[in-house]
Amino acid sequence: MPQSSPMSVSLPVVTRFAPSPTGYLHIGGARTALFSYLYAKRHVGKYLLRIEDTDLERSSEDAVKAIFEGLDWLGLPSDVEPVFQTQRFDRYKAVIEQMLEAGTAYHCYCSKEELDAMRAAQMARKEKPRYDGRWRPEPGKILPERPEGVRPVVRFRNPQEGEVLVDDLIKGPISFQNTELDDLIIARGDGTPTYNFCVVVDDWDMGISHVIRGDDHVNNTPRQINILKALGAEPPAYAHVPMILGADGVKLSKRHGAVGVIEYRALGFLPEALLNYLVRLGWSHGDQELFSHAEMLEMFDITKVQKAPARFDMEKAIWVNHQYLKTADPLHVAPEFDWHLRRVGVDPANGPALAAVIEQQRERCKTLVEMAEKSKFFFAELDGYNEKDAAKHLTADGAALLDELRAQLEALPEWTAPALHEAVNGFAEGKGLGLGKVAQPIRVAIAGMAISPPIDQTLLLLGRERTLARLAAAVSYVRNKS
RNA sequence: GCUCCUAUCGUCUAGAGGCCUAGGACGGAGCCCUCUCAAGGCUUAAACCCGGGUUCGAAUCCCGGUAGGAGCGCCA
Repeated sequence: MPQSSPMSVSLPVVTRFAPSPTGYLHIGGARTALFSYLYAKRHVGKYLLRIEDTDLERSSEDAVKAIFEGLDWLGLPSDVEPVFQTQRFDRYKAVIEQMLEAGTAYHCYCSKEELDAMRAAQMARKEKPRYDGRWRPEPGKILPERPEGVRPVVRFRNPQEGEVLVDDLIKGPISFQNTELDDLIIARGDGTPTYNFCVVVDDWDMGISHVIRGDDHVNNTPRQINILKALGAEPPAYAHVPMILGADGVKLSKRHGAVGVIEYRALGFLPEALLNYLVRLGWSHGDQELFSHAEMLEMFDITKVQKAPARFDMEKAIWVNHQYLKTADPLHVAPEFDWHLRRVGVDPANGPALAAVIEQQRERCKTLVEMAEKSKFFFAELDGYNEKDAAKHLTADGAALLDELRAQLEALPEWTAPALHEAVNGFAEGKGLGLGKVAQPIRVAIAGMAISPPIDQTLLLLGRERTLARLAAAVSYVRNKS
């Protein structure tokens, strides 16, 4: 039995998503967060959030906000208050003191220049650049003389023998020789702790059972395990998820277009759809493409995540979005649609009920941007006709038809779907014309373009007043033209 | 350079030695349906990186190439 049954996991499962606030929430980060969330929920555990803001230079309040905004939009909130590393400096300091006392860490007085020179020399010799341990205390070893006025860094005393075995949930067993690892800095000259150290202390303190993170961290893992062991802590399980590449197979970056999660909102995605695309990127459950939230929770299995990086395919993401648009409750979609209508400068209150519009448009719109664009005419006056469509359908003949039809519609006792259907179809039949010959001029007249939901539905949604006015306007448009 | 990781249609993937004549999905092509745009239905092209083993049998296991990626900071 794999780890599929929640019951088979004995320890309480606690996962975390730990972004550093140096920018927006990246699409790759979002997927990592999703995997962490699903894994925790799946095993009746907790999913926590930690903000890794120890780099005061690069971290910003805005970035923290942007990350929360992205997570919020996706619906992946933390189970408890997020932890900020900057608020834990006292704790880190205490642990460092403790390690110094225990001899698992030591002071190093090398200057940055000295270190740079060391690295350069090693590179020149085609060696892996690493600290040579010149300040590492050993029994009987005589340390260099302490230079004046240098504030020492603290280094972790990494074991020099043996190997570290990481049994990665995704990648499988990976082993590292301790001889490959050097004594990394855990506290800077100014006393502030560094990343690898903070992660270790936090994961330990937060009781993290499963570290799910980007696979750019695999090489950090043995170091972190060694520190954990030096602290007497039990290392968690690890799952390193491969990154997401752009369509060209190169690491996703700004030049690929949207990389920030929140940009997908602007692109017209539903958060559930983006989540669905993301969960299927690098993971699968047989041939299934669409997963409800409940299904994700039930079926997601971290051990079945692909080992190789995956490319982000916008076409497929849009297809998934369309599937959601087509099947979601229109009332649920309405608020997002409202947001998009406002974005294109339209007042959503000045027209038919949003849910009704959604219901009619969703089959032909893959994104909410498209839907807003194609639905503008329901909420705002036309700002002209599509040139090609007008040339084709708003002809003298067309105008004559529209004029006549307008009179008939005006006389309709009730503005309902069956009545409208009957009116338009009957009109076309009476003229001995195919429905298209009549419907297309109407479309251009009332929607400004030759694209709209079924003509009776369009008329219904647009309403009597607007329909009659636009029909009349189209007729005079044609007559004035000639 | 060193360490670590990876490799199935264009893309996301199924595949745990015989069920593979390699399946599904997106995208592509074609046909049908049709008041527009779509949606839908049907059909179709398209892949196991290369080379050695192991085995009666390998996309699946092993080794070696090759190609890609990640890491090697007083960044995270």
